[in-house]
Amino acid sequence: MGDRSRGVTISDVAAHAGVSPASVSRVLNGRASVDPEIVRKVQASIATLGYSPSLVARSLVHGRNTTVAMVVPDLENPLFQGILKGLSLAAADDGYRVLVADTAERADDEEAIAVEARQRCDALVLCAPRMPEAKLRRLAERVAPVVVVNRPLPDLDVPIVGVDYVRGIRDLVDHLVGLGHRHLAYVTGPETSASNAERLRGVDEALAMHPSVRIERIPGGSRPEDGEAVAPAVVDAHRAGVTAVIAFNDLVALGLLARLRELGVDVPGELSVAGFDDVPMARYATPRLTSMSVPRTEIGAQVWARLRTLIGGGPIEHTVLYRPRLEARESTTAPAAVGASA
Amino acid sequence: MGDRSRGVTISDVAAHAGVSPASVSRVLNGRASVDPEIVRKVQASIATLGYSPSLVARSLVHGRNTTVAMVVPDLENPLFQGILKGLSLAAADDGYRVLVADTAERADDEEAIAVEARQRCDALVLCAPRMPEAKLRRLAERVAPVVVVNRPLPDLDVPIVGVDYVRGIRDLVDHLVGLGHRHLAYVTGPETSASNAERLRGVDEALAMHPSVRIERIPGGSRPEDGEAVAPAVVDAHRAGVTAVIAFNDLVALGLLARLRELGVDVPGELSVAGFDDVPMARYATPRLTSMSVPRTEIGAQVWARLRTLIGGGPIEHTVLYRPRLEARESTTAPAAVGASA
DNA sequence: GAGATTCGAGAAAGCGATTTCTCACGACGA
DNA sequence: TCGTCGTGAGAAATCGCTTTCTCGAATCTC
Repeated sequence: MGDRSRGVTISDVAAHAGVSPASVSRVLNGRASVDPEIVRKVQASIATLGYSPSLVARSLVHGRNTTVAMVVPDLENPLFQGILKGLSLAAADDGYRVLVADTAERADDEEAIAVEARQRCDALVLCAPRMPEAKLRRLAERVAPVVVVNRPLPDLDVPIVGVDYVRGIRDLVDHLVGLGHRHLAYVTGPETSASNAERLRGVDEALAMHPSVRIERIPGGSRPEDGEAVAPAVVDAHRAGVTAVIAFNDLVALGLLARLRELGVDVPGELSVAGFDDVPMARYATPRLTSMSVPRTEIGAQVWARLRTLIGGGPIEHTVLYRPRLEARESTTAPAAVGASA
Repeated sequence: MGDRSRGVTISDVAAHAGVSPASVSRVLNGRASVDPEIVRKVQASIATLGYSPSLVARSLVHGRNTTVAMVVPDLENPLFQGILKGLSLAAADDGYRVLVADTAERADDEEAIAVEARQRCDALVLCAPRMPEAKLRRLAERVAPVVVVNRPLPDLDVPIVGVDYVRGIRDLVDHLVGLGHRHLAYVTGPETSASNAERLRGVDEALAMHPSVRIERIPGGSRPEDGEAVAPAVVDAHRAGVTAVIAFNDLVALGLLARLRELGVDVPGELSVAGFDDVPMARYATPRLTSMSVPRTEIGAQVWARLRTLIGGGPIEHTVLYRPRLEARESTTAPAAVGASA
């Protein structure tokens, strides 16, 4: 590591410059005042020998790495990509790098991977939407300092950054109800997904606020394929009076959109469709997809802010939830015949 | 790092077990045979004290990290995401982790970031599509062991894994010509992009093979916004006789598709559109986008294979180029009026 | 049964930096 | 002029582990 300079050590530099290793270190770190002449000689030697200090040796002394790890279930998910991007850029500003650990959706390995990743770093970011809460709690305590993403963990001493899915779904339902829809459907995400549970709570709250509204639940998933697969069920629901569909996320919505078109369903003419997350592609869909925008990179940056505080020995900062913002686009509109059922 | 066990060191374990640190190390690494009784005691002490060895200290001794870094211009690009995923999964199988360094498209910082990232790791993966070749060559030598992605660097002792864009474009043109198109357009990528240069070579070669075919060049970009922006120019080209458009990549194609629809252009009825890369969303576009499929995660795995060889002191393996595979979908079809111009 | 081997465990030497400790030296005050 | 203080540079300890070295004891051979 850092061995591109093929084993040139600080002692080599010291010898070459005719000073002690300690002086070289001083020159390197500017900790104490050192004779200008020595500075000059050391710098010359460093340049001549092509020396670059071993970060590992430094880490051993300092007890830290300036590296943090992020554990994600799937690197191909746009949400995590955005968070990773935001985190990695923000961390870089403080001289930290981010190590990624993709658990490939294998929930069983998540814990081991997290622990292992933590060993290599100063802190951890945990994205584990499927991990059972009890297990997550134990894990979070074990790998501290850690920031948890998108998992409410009441009364646990862990900073949490997340999305207010409950509120997001409510706002989305409000949008659709405002357009005149009274009979909706929600295509659910993975059963074990915590954020799906949140969304379902949002659905319940929305129902409580709109007594005249009905919301069917259609079992779905989290990927475009799931959206395609659920299309027939959505068509059935549409025949039964549903005029608007909310998909678990944009990926599902986009898959659904593609299949609905092939099934001859006009969106939004016959049926409104909305997604969640506002992935980059949402606005280029046909029709452009209405979605709830989530500040992915901002979340990553916020995660870093908390991580940095923690690493510096600071207090555990308060949970922060981002309220998704409605991006009303073409895929949702007023229903053809208002107030079909209720 | 690994300090979740709050400073429990190997000496603590040794003291607690009443043996020497060396023995603890032996038990931990199973290097030599050691008295079963000692093994038992050590393991008990480890469990009791909650000891976990410092990976940093180990790294210092061994001179390696079991970590590699991947430098990318933009983590939000689906191509790099796929490669990162493939790399990270393949590396994990060998106990390696991947550190990401997003250069945020700042070409000027790329070199410094690469060098810095390299210091932390045993090896580097370089994705630098915009870096001038001379600079890249110097950098590649400096940060070895390294694998370069998607950049042909003839006569340089560096393993390269990439995509045969030249061939890909030729195949794509063949597809369109096979459908009956004679007047095409290529929406170019960023001027400094190496893979754009490759694609342009593909265009030239295709022209050489199809004397009756014309291919316009329309300045574009690499993102969906660029695709949208270029739509009017594409429409103009269409009016001038172009019946099929190849976009630099799928992102551009998807942006273009969205805008064309709004401009009232029927794809593929009036105009065929094809992309490149076959990003996950391509098949869910409207119409489903014809594209050249690139094995993203496979590339990542292949990169790891080469990196591993290099780290192990093995030889520099041969360059490998993946030939993109045509994914013919709905967005390309025979032109309305065959053989308009030539 | 005595000397040659093996074997295994502890002592100690690194790995490559940082940082404390020590000490010589010039400057300063009395 | 003498003692003290501040400075700055080298010596040495340290970070936590691996690995070589060393040596006593057990095993083996003749």
